[in-house]
Amino acid sequence: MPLRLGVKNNYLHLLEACIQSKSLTEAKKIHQHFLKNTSNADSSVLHKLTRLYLSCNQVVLARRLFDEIPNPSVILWNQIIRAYAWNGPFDGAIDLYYSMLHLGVRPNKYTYPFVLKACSGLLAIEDGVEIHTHAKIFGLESDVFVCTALVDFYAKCGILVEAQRLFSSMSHRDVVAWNAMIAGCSLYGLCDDAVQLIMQMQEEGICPNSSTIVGVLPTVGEAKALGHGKALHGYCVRRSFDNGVVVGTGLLDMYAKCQCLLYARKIFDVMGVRNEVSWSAMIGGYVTSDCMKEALELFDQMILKDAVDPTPVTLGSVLRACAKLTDLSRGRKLHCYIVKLGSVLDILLGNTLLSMYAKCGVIDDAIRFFDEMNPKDSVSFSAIISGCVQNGNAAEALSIFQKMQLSGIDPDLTTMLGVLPACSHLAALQHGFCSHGYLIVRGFATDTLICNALIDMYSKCGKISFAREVFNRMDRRDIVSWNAMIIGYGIHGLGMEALGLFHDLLALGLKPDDITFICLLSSCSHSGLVMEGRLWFDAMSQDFSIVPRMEHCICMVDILGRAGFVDEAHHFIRNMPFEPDVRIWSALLSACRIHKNIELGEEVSKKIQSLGPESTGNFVLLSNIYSAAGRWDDAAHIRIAQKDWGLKKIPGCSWIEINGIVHAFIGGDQSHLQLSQINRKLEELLVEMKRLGYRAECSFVFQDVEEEEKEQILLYHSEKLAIAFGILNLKAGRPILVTKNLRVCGDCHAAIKFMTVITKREITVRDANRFHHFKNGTCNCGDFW
DNA sequence: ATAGGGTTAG
Repeated sequence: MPLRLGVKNNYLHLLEACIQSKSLTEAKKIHQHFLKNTSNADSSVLHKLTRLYLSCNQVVLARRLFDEIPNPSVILWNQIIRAYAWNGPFDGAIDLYYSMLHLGVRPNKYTYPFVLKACSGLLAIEDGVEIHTHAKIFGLESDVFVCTALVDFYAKCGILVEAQRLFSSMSHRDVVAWNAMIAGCSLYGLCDDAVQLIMQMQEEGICPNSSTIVGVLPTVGEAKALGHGKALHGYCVRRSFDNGVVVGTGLLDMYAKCQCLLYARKIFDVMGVRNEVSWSAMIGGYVTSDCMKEALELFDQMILKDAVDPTPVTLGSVLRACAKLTDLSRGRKLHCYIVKLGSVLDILLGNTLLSMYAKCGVIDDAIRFFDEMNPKDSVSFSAIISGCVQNGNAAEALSIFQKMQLSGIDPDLTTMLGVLPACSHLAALQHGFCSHGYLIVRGFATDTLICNALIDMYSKCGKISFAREVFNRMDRRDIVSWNAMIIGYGIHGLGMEALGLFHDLLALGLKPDDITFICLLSSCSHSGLVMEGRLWFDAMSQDFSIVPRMEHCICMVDILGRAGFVDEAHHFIRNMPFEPDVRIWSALLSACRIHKNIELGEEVSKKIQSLGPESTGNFVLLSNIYSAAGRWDDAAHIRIAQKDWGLKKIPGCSWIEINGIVHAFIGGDQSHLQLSQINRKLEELLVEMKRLGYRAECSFVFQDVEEEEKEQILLYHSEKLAIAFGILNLKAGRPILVTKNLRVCGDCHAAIKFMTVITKREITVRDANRFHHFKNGTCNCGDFW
């Protein structure tokens, strides 16, 4: 080094040169020399050295030096605050600002933009508002820089009224001020206001720049305001903004969000420069629009061409594609790839992975991954809770929900959209009530999606009138609300109410969708409304241009079959424009059982076996048909055939919620704490029932045992256990609600009627299909189920 | 400029 080190001015010159060239190694060298050769730290050298570290983005080193400087200048304070405001941590900037005040250093107009940027980064509204009052006191509020920073702060924090007030108060508004206001509107979804502001600024002679456009494009996309989007695109072309990668990506994303994937792709293809954001936006656009093939192809291209490295955003989009395709093996490969890349497994990507596992049906892997996630947030909990419900484990979902409450993470709206279906599944009314209360407290109870889930919850928990109350009080219903309410009436056997609601829907000029008709037809079938079913099935395609799907046909076969038009149902199946599947044959088989049509039952059963009988339900149906006809050998053969198929019988399980605790019973289960009381109660009931004329339906028992033993087996069916438990634990006269995973057994159906007479209680059983409301010795299903 | 969890259907 040619300079005579140790001389202060030489250091200063050298440092200034380094600041220009941003050379960190030089900086460190000089710093070392300086430490060695000077005993007393000179403030101006320390100032320059700090600035040098800042210019090299060495915030930690700069801070260490800064803290040694006895009286740093305002400029240096501003620079170090600026460094924290740009690179974080944001609270570092705010802390520095406060210590500056504390030391009696007066902030200037350059201080405020930096510290306010930190406040908006943290959404630290209270700090920002206080800092605003300081700026006022120092007479800086009317400064263009400061005021623009304040507008930006309030806009980013969503306090648009205050942003607007300050913005209006400004005498000179440059393009930056306008952009702050516009970006604020954009951030909070006020697309029209943002576009309006762009017009207004031009009227005032301020020309929108590329930041203006970039700031407004996200909200245009979100609002799917394609017209605005095209106008903005035109403006970009005229001003040649569209060559830039940021504007190009913004436009691409806007078109993708407006479902104009061809336009988006066109822009992507002609972009001169593409970065990882452009690729991610394009891939994400495909995934959101259900174009998985294109998304995966583009991702492969990105990897093969080695164009840019995949980011967590890219990987997240591809994982979502795997989830939608339930392509588990690709999902697992990606997981490995992410680990191998050493890519940041941030919480967003972790949640996407978790959800991918849940949606691909490997809930155990999802739970394992969830357990190991650290930290977890409300999204992680929501994902695993709804994952459990989707995979048929509502009890686990509620137990994780309890853990969530203990963990101190507040459930949000989406969490509750997973919790409510869990309550529905379990018919856990107490949990449902609590959830509803929580939703009211949090102000979520008016949300349409939440109300839809509440309607479903109340109707599946047996409280159809509460469901209707929620429906009535909604201020914005969508088609899902109507569908949920219609099927709610349906499963309660209230077919006329379902039809009435459907007519209300039409009278309001709303358009039913394909699911509305499934709900409606299913309601008709539960209530034996054959004529109405036929009418609306035909009207569906003729008047509403909805092509019947298999699901609609299943409902139709159900309607015809239950009502005794078994041959017509068979004819209906043969005339369908597509190949019948197992589910529709099962519906017919069920009709054969009700109407004891053995011949057709056998034929249908053969069809089912040739297709591969997905579930044991069909074997049970056929063997029921045989046993009802006294053909025990044939019934036995069916059970053997079932074993040959390797199908195990799903155990019947019933449960009842008492004081918020769900008690589950499996047929013949002898493990419950109150077992002896339950048994005594059942024996007691049996005596009374027999006195009233009950005879055990022994044809439902397939074991080769004595009649008396059959009676005992039937007595310990899960639904009877749960009811006895309810009688023991609920006050006299209180109604009982029991839920069963399969269809209620015929013997139990008969027995429960007697029980309502003996106990003078209403007993409701929700089975896999519908509600059975037992009262005074009858069931509202009319014995057809 | 890109990103995670979600309601209805036998």
